[in-house]
Amino acid sequence: MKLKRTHNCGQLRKEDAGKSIVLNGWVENYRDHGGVAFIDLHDRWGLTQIVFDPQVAPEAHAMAHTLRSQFVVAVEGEVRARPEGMANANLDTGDIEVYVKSFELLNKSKTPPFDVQHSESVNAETRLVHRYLDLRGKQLQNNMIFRSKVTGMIRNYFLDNDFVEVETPILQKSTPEGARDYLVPSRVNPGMFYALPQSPQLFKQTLMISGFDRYFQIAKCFRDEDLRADRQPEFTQVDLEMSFVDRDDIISMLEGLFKKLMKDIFNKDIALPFPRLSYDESMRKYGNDKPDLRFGLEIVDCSDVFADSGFGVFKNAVASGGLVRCINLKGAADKLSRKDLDEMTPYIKPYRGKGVAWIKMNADGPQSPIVKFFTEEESKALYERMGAETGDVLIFVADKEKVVCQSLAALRLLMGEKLGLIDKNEFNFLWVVDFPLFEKDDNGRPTSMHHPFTAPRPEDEELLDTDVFAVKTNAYDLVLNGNEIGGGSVRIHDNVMQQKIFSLLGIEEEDAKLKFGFLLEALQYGAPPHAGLALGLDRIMMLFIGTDSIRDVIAFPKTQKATCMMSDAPGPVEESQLEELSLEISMISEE
RNA sequence: GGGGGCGUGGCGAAGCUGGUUAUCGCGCCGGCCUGUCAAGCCGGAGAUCGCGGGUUCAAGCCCCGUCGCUCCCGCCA
Repeated sequence: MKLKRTHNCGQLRKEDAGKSIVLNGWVENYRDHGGVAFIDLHDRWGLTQIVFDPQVAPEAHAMAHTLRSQFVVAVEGEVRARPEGMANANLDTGDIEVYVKSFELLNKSKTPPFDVQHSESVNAETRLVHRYLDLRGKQLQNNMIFRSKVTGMIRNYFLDNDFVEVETPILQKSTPEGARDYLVPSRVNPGMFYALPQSPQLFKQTLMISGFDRYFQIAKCFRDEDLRADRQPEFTQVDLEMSFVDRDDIISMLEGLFKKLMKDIFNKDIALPFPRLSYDESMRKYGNDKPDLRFGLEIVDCSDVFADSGFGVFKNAVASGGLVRCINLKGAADKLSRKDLDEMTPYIKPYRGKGVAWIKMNADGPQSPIVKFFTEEESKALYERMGAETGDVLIFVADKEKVVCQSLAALRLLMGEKLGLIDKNEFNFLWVVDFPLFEKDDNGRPTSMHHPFTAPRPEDEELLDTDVFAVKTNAYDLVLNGNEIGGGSVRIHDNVMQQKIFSLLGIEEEDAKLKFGFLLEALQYGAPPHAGLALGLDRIMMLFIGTDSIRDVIAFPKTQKATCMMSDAPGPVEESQLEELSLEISMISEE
């Protein structure tokens, strides 16, 4: 490199006119007008127009035509204000251009497989194979730079609040509870496996026992489960834990964080405290535990109204222990076509919903396939319950509770979107609290709703012996615009209680010792009361950036089959490596 | 484990009920042009239609299988 960079491509302004400068970057575009020629030179900071003028630098101009897209160059030249009327308002550097004196070709490039700056419509395979090119584009580059900045803000917030950042092991012990582990064999321990952490949970709790009092970590976590648009097998969580605190201390610490982030990133002042909603209320009114409260459309139970209905579907649903619930789409009558209404039924298919009934409250009376089955009292009670008025549309799902909740939750979101009720610029935070300690597994046995280290609410401890499913916890989820972005709880800090919970979960004492022995042991050495939380950093980035794909916020994401198309991981290993690990591969063929 | 979508030159697409040399735009290569900014004009090269089998006189189009990408359900303590 003969030419030494003096400025970057996003930096030069009108005031720099007259300066002699050197820029480095990639050739974005080449426009040859026979006489004068232009290239757009691009780097991380921006884009600057370079002018090749035969009058100014005949030699450089003669060579300009050799430049191609994505060639790497150093350009030496003079900054000049653009001629009258030639400014480009779309560019930060649009008031100036650089007249080349000379340039140095630092590297050539093959013709890129796609336009680096316009890759959004290119198929995912091609983009992922050439991820380094996709990452050269402005969009992904800005995303990663944004992520870096936000991560820095988060780190600083916790450091400022006297937290200690501690790294916990990546090689951990496998615990079959919860998600599936990624297993790691090793040469020095033949036949044994480490597991990659699903979360630093146990280690952060022992750090509390060690007396660190306030811990945080920006931790990579791993789960060998199926992927989704917002789920990757390796992901990052902001993990934290505090001692001598209760639920509200964690909550206000996090509220402080998000208030600051909203201010520093978006210059938005958000009101504290965030609203809180109990798990039960959330399920009842919104059908899930992560409601989007940017809009209303609450779900209302009408089971009692239809207990004896002339409409068999409703009556039977109630009779067989299910529910009939309804949403009043206020004033939607003239916004929803018959087609819109009919499309609701297939929309709830994934949740095993069988159908969506509807009533359009027209001025000349209700229009609906089902009202004819209702008695007059039934209709009256319904309209009163739902506050139904002319212009409204009522939609119903009748089924088992889970189906009703999931279906109406999905429809609520769909309608919120369709009816334009969602303000895309709003950040709506919410705490969901008072989660049950257990939920029923397929066999009706208790399984942890959160994780087995979550403490029951002190006032509910007695229920552990009488009605375990009624026990609530001081667990809390942070919800942003209908996405769970974090969750945590007050932990068990008492060895006896921890053992009791294990036993309720059907984990034998010996088994518990084997899997969590060190925690049970540690709890006996002066464990302070403690509580914590983990934030899903990738999801937060998605919401802040406003993308619906987690791949847009992770530099090197995996495909849905959990492979890396760029590096081709995972892959086979040498026979000798297996030997060293004392391993032999024998594939179990599936039936 | 289940369901849906997609796979046609480097990229994005078209290809009607199967029928001669597979169409268009961008990009690429060459030429022209002193002000463009995802420039313009002229010319050119480039795909056997993801892969394998089958049906048919004939398949990009139909059938079976398979691979890959993607969305959702299950799963994700």
